[in-house]
Amino acid sequence: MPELPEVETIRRGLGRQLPGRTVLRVRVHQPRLRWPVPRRLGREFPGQAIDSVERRGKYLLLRSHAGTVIVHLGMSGSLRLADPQAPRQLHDHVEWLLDDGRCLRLHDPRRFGAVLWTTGDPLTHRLLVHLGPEPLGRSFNAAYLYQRTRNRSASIKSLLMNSRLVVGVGNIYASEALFAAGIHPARAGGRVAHARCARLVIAVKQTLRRAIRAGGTTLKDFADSDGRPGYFRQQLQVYGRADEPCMCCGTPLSQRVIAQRSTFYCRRCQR
DNA sequence: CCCGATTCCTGTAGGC
DNA sequence: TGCCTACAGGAATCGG
Repeated sequence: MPELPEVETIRRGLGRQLPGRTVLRVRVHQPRLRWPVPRRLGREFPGQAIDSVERRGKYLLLRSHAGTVIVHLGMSGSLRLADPQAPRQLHDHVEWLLDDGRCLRLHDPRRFGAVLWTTGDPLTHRLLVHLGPEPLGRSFNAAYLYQRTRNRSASIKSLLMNSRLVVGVGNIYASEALFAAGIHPARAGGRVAHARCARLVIAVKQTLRRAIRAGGTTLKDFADSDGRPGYFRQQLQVYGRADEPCMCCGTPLSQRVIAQRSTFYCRRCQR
């Protein structure tokens, strides 16, 4: 489900609500997520005040003095602040009871998400240590993208979605950014010239910034930490629009599987 | 190292 | 209505 704009939307919501709150108790109803929820979380996190809510790629970090909770939402995960009295829904797997009488709940039907606990520097955790630059940061620039794509035969789309190259760009925003840059998603990374890398970097940043401003994309069930949907769906140019006219030239948009995922593009505007 | 395919899991939409 | 298949916002892992 969530790509960087959706995770960032949740981070902003939680960042307004959680810092300063103390976790009274962690309840794990289903520990079998992408990886088992560590038992230490329930022993070591309660009693801690949450210092900050940060994001690295699509990972959320709830930092406390004793350690950091690392949350990944996978394909179908969401985090909601709720009244603990409200009945738990099917697939509400983990809940954190807070000292203000509310609770944070992780809902994740497909269980591709993860909840981990680390007492060290979370950025050196094995899942985070090899992550590429943040797409909205300065180090994600034309020179970097050009250098990293040289001699690569994989499609530019798969490289954009490779978190070792750049984090946070998933299946929706890869299609959107490639359309905005006029680059065919199946083009080999090594065949994207420098000027096009520059355009692509700008397109990625602009697409993600606009999506964040709209509160993310709700295709089916994405909601922020207060349960509100995102509105970027109305601004999608190609994703989910197979056979509909290109916003730019009117040609019916194409859909095909690239990098094992449904990909949407305009065969006339993207080369 | 790089690449593409497979895998984890549940819900839902569409065809018959 | 029911049954079956395909597909869905991610990404680690494996075999070549």
